[in-house]
Order: sequence, then C-alpha cells, then structure tokens
Amino acid sequence: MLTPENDSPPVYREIADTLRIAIASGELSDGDRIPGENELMKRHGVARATARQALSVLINEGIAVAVRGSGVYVRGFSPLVRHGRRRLSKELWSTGRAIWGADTAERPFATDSVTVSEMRAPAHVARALDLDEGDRVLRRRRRYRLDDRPMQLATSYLPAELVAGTSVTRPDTGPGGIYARLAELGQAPAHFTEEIRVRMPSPDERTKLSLSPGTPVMHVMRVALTKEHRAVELNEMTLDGSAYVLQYDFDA
Amino acid sequence: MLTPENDSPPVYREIADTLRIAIASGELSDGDRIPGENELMKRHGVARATARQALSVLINEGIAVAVRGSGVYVRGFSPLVRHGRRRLSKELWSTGRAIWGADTAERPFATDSVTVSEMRAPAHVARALDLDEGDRVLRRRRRYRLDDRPMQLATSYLPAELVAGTSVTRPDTGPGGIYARLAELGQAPAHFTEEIRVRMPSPDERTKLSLSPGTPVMHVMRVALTKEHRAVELNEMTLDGSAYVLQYDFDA
DNA sequence: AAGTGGTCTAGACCACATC
DNA sequence: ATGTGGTCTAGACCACTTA
Repeated sequence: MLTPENDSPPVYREIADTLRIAIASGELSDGDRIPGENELMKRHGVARATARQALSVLINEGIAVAVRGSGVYVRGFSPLVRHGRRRLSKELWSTGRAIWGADTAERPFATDSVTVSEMRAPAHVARALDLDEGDRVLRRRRRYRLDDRPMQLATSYLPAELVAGTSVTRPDTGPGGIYARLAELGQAPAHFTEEIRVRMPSPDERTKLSLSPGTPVMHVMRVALTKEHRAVELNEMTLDGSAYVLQYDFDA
Repeated sequence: MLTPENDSPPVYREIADTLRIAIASGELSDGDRIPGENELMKRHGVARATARQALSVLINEGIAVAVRGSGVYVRGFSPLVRHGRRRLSKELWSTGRAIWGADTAERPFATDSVTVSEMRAPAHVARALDLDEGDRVLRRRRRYRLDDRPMQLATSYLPAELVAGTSVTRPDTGPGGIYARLAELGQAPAHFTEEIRVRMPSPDERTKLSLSPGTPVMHVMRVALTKEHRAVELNEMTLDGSAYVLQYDFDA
C-alpha cells in the first residue's frame, strides 16, 4: 500500500498498539478473547498476513496467547513468590522439611524425571565449586511441578568424592533433601550466593516447562558454601518467568 | 506444499533449528553473519516468507539480531553484575559515594532525563510504602547509562511530607544520593527487600532502553525500610535483561 | 459445518547499507 | 548498482475447536 505518510509506524504495529491499549486500559482483561485474524482484516482492511503480524507482536511480548482453532486471548499473570532468604533458613531443612515447602504455603511441589549421574565437571561447574576441570561431580537433574504445572528445571552438582555412598546419589535423598544429608556429613550449607540472569528459553526448555511463546525464563545459579567457605553444591535452575517472583531481603 | 510427512515439524522451524545448532556448536559465534533470507531461500528451496519466519524465530529468542540493509548476526551477551548486598552497604552512601559506583568498579554511570514531580500515590505504591491511597508522594524518574548504552530505567517514590524542602525534590540530590539525604533526616535505610520479575518490555521500554527484539527485561521493586521498619522509599527499576546479572548472597 | 489459528507460496515496493 | 532486511497483498491448504 506504499505507505502514504512519511515514516509513520507500519500498519501491523498500529494495529498491535490499538490492541495493547485496549488491554492496558482494562477494556480487555485476563482471559478475554482478542479480535482474531478475520476480525482484524475486516476492521482495518488489511491482508491476512498483516493481521497475523499484528497478533504475533502481542504474542511475542507475552501479552496474548493463541489457541489453535479457538482464538487469541489476553494472558494473565499470577506468579509464585520465591523468597531467597526464608526458603533457605536452617530450620527448614534441619527439621526434615523439604525446602520447596517454603514457597508454596503447604501446597506440595511434585518432583519429576529425576536423573542422577556422575561425570567430569564442566568448566563453569568446576569454577563454581572450586574444583579442577577433570574432577568428578555428581549431577542431579529434576523438574518441579505445582498442581501439574511444570514450574522449574533444576540441576545440582556436588563433588563426587564428598557424597559417594550416601543417599544423595540415589533418586530419593530422604527427609530434608540434599542439604540435610550434607549436614550429616559435617558439611552443612551456611552461606549461599545466587546469580540471576534472564533470557528467552531454548526449545528444549520451552517444551519441558510448557511455556507459551513470549515467555522468558529466569536462570538462577546458586552456590552453597559451608561455614568454612567450602563450596559444596552448585544448583542451576531454570524458572518459568510467568510463574515466579523472586524476593530477597537484606540489611544495609 | 501439503506437508508430506505426518506431523513433522514445520519447515521454518527446521531451518531455525539448523541455524540454532550452528550457533550453539560454535560454528557461528558472536557477531558472525547468519545466512540471510535469499541464502535460505536458495539453500532450502522455500519462499521468502518462510525464510523470514525461520529468522524471526531466532530473533525473537534473542539469539540473533537483524540489521537492515546488512544482514542477520549472532548476538553476544556480556552482562554487568549487580550485587544486591554490596551495592547497598552503608559505607557506600554514608561516605558520599553514589550507589551506582558499586557495580561498575569505578566506571561511571551517567544519569539521564531526570524528572521530579509530586503526585497522589498509585495503589501499588501506597501499599508498598504503607500509605493511604490519597496520600502524596514524590516521584523521581531517571535513566542510567553506561558508556552511552542505556542500561536501566528507575522510578523512586518517597512520602512527600518526609522529603518536602530537601534536595531530594531537586534533580540533583547531592553526594550520596537519596539515601544520604534520608539519613540526614534521621530516616536512614537499614533494611531492603527486592522483588524480581521478568517479562518482555513494553514498546516504550524497548525504545528507552534501545532493546533489540527478543530481549526480556528484569523488573526490580525495592523497598527501603528504616531500622524502625518504616518504608521510606519504593524504587521500581526496569533493567535490560541482556545487560545484567543480579547477585545476592545470604546466610542459612 | 463453520470458524479459528498455523503454515506456505509468489509476487510487490520500500528504506537502508555496502561496494 | 546491488543486496539486504521491512512491510504488505492475495491467494492456498491444513489441523484443530466449537457448535
């Protein structure tokens, strides 16, 4: 249509903006149906591809989700608060409660597809755990679900010689989890550091977490240290960004 | 083309996967040029829209960036570490150093487009600062840049009656910033809580932070409390997700 | 059966970058 | 001048949902 005005925004973007404003203003709210491709074609007199492009903007922003055969809908957001400090307080795991209970106020997290294996430490793991690159580590991978919704993927690495022969090497680590077992070995975690990155998920992460398009993930790398400052665990977590709010508190 | 095989992945996705693998394997690395639309059309025998769709997948994932008139390139990632605790240690702001110096190891952050205004507290601000919804707050907005690259947008809210007549109401708050001024008022921040969300940016945020498509933002909400647990500031920050790593540490 | 979104083709004109 | 990505049209067939 040879864009009559000089450098006006493209049509698909203007259509997207119209819809975005309708959503932001509350005119359309969580779960409401957004005008579909056919409706936008009629309403704005554009070709199908242009209407689609407008919708794809909102979908890639995570504001809307498309449901095949049904329509496009406004997407809600009601996340879970994950509290950095309270979650890892000593009372929790030292009394046999799983750490994951802390977030969810008694709603149980389910653990999924647990795999345990021993391997040579990858470079970044060796660095975090203060090992040499050839050293062996135990790797524990699992997925967490809440009400059947997958929420997070987690991979823990521990020095293999430290946990050899303990239940940490078995799928079920017993009451209190890994940290309780480390405490029994005299290697109780006393100090934690967490690094948080955000990015778009890989295709693998998208399927494992059932993410809809436009959903970013949080990547949390946590190192657990004993009171002697020995690094005893690296936990790499990938969280569904639409499902979590991380909370930290600290003193000046 | 009537998709010959049954439920094989769509062509554009297979093309995207090919490219993704080439990137992940290091065959293509940061800044390298990715095969463009014309190249993909020839190589895979598809229409232009299909080649474009394949590239748009990578762009929306933040793996690649398109440069008009030039080509599509692999995108690098070299973030800045923002340390939750060290940044806000009392020594920093109590000795007149700006908080922002802490992240960057002496590289200076520049402040941009500062606006100060007084207004009625929005609902979420009133809640965070423990005010009534009609109460007045001072709002300070600004943008931070590092080496001319915009890194973060920040909006602070403070109870208006608390800071009336101080330099907090002026664009330049003086040495040590807001927190030093609060300390002079006997309201020194002693405790902080931060909440972190991740989402895709709004169009406004995308332009203000010069974000390329596929870049999520971190949204940090920080409340500063005095030692008497009075909430004296709410700071809402929007960080370029490709530019930051947040770090926190704490004890069990 | 009708409507919806998902994929794909085959064209077109534009603005911009590089040579 | 040529090639690149950006936008747009006008069709087509498919799989799925809803009624």
